[in-house]
Amino acid sequence: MNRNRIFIFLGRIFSFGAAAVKFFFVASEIGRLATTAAHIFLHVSHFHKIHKPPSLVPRNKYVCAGLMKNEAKIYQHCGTSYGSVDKMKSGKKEGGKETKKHKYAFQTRSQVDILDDGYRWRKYGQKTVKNSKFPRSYYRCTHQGCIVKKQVQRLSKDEEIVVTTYEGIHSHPTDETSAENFDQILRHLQTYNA
DNA sequence: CGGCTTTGACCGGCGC
DNA sequence: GCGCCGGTCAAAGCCG
Repeated sequence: MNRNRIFIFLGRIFSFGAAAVKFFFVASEIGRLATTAAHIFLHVSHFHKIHKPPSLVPRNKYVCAGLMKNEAKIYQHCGTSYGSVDKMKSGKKEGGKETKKHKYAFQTRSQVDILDDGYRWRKYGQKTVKNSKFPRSYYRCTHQGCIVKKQVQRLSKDEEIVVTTYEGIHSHPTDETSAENFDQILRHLQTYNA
């Protein structure tokens, strides 16, 4: 098993973009994860503020430090803990016709709500959600013609955990410098051997 | 001034 | 039909 390969594969998740497709391709190449699921959950722990001169670090830039082994996990969606996402899809099934929705959720343990994933996002809404202590934020990719959206919400159950839900596939590459920086984060990750 | 956030209004789906 | 709820719109404001 090529270690670097796994990190690239993890990077793809965050880079998204054409990325979602590449991710599935690489994942199946590795052959250790089921790749057919429309929903993937990623659990990453312990993000700490980067220690570099502020001038070198864009706002909201964080690195992952001190990860315990196997703390980063990739799940095939099972629909148990995230009913809302699952519900949206099942609600669409009419006459067995399944529209494939590119929707993915990431669970991160973080002090900040927004992780830099290499794309630029504009917030277009915020809602209080029933039975949730924290509001849900809605973002759209700012790239012209790109319709990718994401939702960010902190769990009231565990206040340190942020759930980020992506919808759609980017029609453009990432902001390279930003993506590169984010790759540094991923270099600290370990994959979960399912 | 442009790009972004904030925030109340609006709208559609769904259950009763 | 009505009300609730989640998602989106858009005007106003903020900030570099």
